[in-house]
Amino acid sequence: MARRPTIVDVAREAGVSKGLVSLALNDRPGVNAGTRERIQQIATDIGWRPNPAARGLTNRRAYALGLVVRRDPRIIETDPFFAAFIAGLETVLSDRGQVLVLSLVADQDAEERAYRTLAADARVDGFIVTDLLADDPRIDLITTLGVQAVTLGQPDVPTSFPAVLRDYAPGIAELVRYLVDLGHVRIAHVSGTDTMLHGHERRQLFVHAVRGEGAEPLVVPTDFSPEQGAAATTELLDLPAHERPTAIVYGNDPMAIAGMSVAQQRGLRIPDDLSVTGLDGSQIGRLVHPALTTLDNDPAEWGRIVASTLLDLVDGTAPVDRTLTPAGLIVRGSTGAPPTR
Amino acid sequence: MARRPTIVDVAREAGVSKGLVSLALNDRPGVNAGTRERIQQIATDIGWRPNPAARGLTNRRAYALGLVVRRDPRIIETDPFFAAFIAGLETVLSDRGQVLVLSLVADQDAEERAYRTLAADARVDGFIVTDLLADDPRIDLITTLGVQAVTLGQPDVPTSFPAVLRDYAPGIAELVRYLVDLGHVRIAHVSGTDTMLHGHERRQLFVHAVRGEGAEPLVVPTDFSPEQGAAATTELLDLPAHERPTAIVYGNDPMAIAGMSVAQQRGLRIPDDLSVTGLDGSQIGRLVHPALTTLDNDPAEWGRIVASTLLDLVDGTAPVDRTLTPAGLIVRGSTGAPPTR
DNA sequence: TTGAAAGCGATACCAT
DNA sequence: ATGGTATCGCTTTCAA
Repeated sequence: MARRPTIVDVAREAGVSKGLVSLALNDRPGVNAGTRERIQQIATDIGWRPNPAARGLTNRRAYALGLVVRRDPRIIETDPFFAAFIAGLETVLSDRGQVLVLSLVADQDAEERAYRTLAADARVDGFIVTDLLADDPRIDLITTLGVQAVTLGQPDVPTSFPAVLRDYAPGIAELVRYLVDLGHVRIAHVSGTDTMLHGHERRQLFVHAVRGEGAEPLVVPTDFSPEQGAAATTELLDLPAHERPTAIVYGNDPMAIAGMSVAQQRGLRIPDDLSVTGLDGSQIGRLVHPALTTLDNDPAEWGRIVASTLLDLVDGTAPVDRTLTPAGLIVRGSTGAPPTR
Repeated sequence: MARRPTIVDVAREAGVSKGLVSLALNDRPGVNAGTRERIQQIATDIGWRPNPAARGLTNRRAYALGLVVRRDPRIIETDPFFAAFIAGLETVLSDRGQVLVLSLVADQDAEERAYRTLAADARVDGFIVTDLLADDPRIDLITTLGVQAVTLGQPDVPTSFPAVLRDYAPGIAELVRYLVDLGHVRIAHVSGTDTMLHGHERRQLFVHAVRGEGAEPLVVPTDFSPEQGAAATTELLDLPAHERPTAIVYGNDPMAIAGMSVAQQRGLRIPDDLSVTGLDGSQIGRLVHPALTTLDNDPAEWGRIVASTLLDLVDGTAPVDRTLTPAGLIVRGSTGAPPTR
């Protein structure tokens, strides 16, 4: 295995000092245009690539971004968001010579340790912060650690980090209007808890939209796990007939699928006896029967925007929030007119 | 933000040279026991941690493992294996001061590039190779790149890398026997293609087990995607009644769920009209209705064993294959006696 | 057993 | 515009 060419190999070939090679290769001023071109040519010819470890040692840069995800190990697989999100990150990262360091942890202790060691060991230049909580301690923590970050959604604490945002208001309004137009009056929402920011926001949007249509909102909070989604469904279906919702809007698709399953086990036909929707378009939603009405979502787009935002920030650009195309309604088989009684 | 203590800080405190500190901190011979202890004590006191970049520069070690996953971006999210698998990797990695570099790529070109650059840039010390193919080019590629690897399953090409293995024979035999005992005679398998090693193996085990029970195997190959799982189901259900299977064993759980959905859309009740099983126990399998009979699986266990195997190898231990507890049957609601006609 | 110094591959500063 | 050299944090000789 031939030794990889280093900057001194390039310098020797070009007959210049390695300092100059560094300047030329990094497109820094102070190099004669001809010399620069010659050096760059030689570098590509002999297949030189910068060594991130060496570079990082002087630069204090890791050329890597960190993603720490905390999930209950039992339910970790049911989140349909991350795979495509990471694939989206990847496209941008690889283009820019960076890598993704992923840490999947089970509890808050391990989570904090992960953030601390990744930063302290200079393994990442910035963090991608997903699943924001109310009063999220990670914003402060990361600030203390002296690395950059980008958040998915807007934190409710002061932050100097940019956020990538998406407006769910029109999508949720459209979804609710669609249900009301079908004839639904009692519409329930199986939401996340108020400690989870995006769950909180969606819940508020839901209540507002339902009220706006003159219908009756009903909310059952959960932790977003399919198990609690199932339990919430049981609770709703156990209500006396005149309070029982005819449509249930679930905070995410896995909960919707679990909820459908509960309803079907009780002998309810979907959508004839009960309409069901998700709020976060996923592929599995297309596989179940009936296929799930939901809002669209493009995790890969999230990934691309998040990665470029954070990399720009790490490269010294001033932080700027970015906004994705708003969510839109996808009608599939799980929704229909309420039963006429 | 206080500067992190370096090895010279430890040396100064201890009143020794930094070379000696390095020896002491790495548990190398040639240091007086008392001195060593004193140095180590001081190191922990002032919170010293080795800087992986600096260390790697001399060592040619990245203190990181690489996982490159190639998936069609559209179906990437449906694989229930990876999240828990990665969580399993993580527990071992963090214990040993290592990190996981994850690359999710869409096509074979990007895949090869990922392997090459991660190795060439010294970003990882070894690769975790999943989803083995027949004649898998990655074994040779990684060997050429001069880094280590561990495979999930046994490659069909010569390899010097250790493998982590799991015996599916007893589980598949148990599953088939269970179906036969219920009264099924025509049992179909929606399998992976022969280019995918674990699909190939399971298919062979299935055919062998069904024949062994005196029943009739029927196999439809797919690419393991839910889409093709659905198509295969249609194909099977379109067969004339006397050829049509009464039970379908799917190569993985997402295909089984898609298949159930197809059957249910055709008005078939599961398990009364058709029994359905997966082969790779997942959590989503518990959420659908009816819940999916399948073989158990512990992706986190895979992760832990794989990580420790590869780290040992990187640390210089001779490669040894490891074997997991064999698969066992999990009976849930999607299987029952065949319809009496 | 310990210290001193060289080197890993790059960047950055100070001369010229 | 270019060369020389110190430096990043750590490991690894080689002497003493």
